[in-house]
Amino acid sequence: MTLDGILAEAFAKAFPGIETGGVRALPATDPKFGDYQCNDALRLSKKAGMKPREAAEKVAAALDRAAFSKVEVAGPGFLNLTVNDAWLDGALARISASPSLGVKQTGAGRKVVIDYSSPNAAKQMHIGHIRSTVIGNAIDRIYRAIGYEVVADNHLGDWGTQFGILIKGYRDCLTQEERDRLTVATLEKCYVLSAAKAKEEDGVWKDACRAELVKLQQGDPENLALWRRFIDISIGEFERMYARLGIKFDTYRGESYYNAAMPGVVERLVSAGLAKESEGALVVDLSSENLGVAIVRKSDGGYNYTTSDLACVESRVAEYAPEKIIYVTDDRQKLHFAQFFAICAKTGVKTTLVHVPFGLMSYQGKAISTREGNLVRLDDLLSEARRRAFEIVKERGGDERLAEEIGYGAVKYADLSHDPATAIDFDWDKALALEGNSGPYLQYAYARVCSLMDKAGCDGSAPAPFAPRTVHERRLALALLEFPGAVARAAAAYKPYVLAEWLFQTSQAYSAFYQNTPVLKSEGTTRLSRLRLCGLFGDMLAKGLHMLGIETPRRI
RNA sequence: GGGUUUGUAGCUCAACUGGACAGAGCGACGGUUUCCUAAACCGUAGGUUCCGGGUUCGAUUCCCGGCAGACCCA
Repeated sequence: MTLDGILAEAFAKAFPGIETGGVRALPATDPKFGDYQCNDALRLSKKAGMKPREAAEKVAAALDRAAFSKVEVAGPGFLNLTVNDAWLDGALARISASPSLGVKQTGAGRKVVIDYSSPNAAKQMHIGHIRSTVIGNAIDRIYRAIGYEVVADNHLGDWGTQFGILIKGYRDCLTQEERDRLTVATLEKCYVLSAAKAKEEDGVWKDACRAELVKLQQGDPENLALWRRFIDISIGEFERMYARLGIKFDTYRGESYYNAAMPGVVERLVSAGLAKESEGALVVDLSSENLGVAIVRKSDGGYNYTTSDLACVESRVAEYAPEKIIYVTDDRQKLHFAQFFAICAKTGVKTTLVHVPFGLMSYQGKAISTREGNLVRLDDLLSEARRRAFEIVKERGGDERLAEEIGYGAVKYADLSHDPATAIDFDWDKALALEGNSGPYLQYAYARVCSLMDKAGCDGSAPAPFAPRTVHERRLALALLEFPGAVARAAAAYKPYVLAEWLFQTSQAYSAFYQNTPVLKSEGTTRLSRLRLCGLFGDMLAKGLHMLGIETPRRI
């Protein structure tokens, strides 16, 4: 039985008839307290009408001691638990025998759509795109790991006024050669030139841009073909980035995919009495929910994000019937999503909608933009990451491929290793850290395990019983048992950093163990059981890193 | 002006949603390679958890009022 189960029984016996609301054994905050602690007697003492300490004593008395070598009540009413060898050995054997290494397959037979990365077409990806891309992909991988069927959709910004500017610019700002060998970089330049001319006093250029846009919207074949070409070139370039990052989307459905459905969406909002005219626009009044009003059709008859997101959600529900749709975007869009979700609640959309916001990335203290001239291209960041990693890797005979695995791992880990709620200012040295709490630290720990296994001539699954007996072995063993919980918490909260933190702490426990405990030089069953512990750690580390999208080279 | 959000070591961040003496990494200082990969390990220094109240056995966490930054909406 699990420790939580044993505790639940003891609480039921000690406080019959009292709703406990789930009692848990948490890892002890300090090893001197034991292996686990339970704080729930404190929480429930009031309900039971007794002093906290007394309540804890009562639970301790009711506790089945078979799993423990020591149980004590401490402080105001903490229950400190030390598990015995038999329990620990058995728990390790069970988790190791599970194909998922104990990770609960709570998503089996269920489906989610995850919407992430979503760059604007005709622009190069820059460091500001890292967060949605990397965090979204980690959530994607974690959900797959807990058994969900995931549809990863890239909701490209592929429609809007910028295409009028682009088409005009393409025709009149580019050389024939540039038009023939069109790249995203060229498109970006073309946009900047054309947009600048659109600001001229006489307004001639601006009107021409608008005319091109109208033609595009009305389905003019030439403009439509140009637009299609811009999109294809953009996706080609994005996929080059995603390939570098090991990311694969199931679909690339941009805003344009939902164009045809938007009038219907608005009609239904009107006939349901949700949308009303206001100053020429159609709006949904959400002021009773303190969310202001959401425009669903502008006064010029155009649609906006809210409309296209509503069309998008309808389409996804109809096609996939997902349990949830998860949107990973920066937190400037919080209000937009709150409004959009509120409208979905009113129209009875049959899925759970989740917004996973993160703080915007700035660079040198300023918002990232072409105008500020502080735009660091993602391509350049990755190349710099590879270059820095190669400087170190080459001393040990590593190649470019290894430098990529390490450099890109460092970039990803830098963003995945902490709660993304706060805005961050991009810093080369922080993004590319190779030591301490970093991607390479974890990869290094993995390479050392692999090396150990190779030298031992076994893969760690040799049928030797687990028997962690030294302090360092025990600490590592206890940390390993927390793997499934870390994955579950990361998934439930949409926070990959919870998993990243487990990986780091567990790797620290491994490093300390490795430094102080001979493995290959130990003998007999001790050697075998230590190898098995190392093997389990290696398997979990690889699985966890995979969930974060970080490569696991066997040699560094 | 309204709203959201953040404030913890010099810097970057944790603290499992109210629990024990607030922990890691970087940086600083000192130590550990005849020994399984030193991208590692061990140790030292560093804190009024922005400020002031409140709630209770107990607050970095919850509530109220300020201050500061970031963003969103008029």
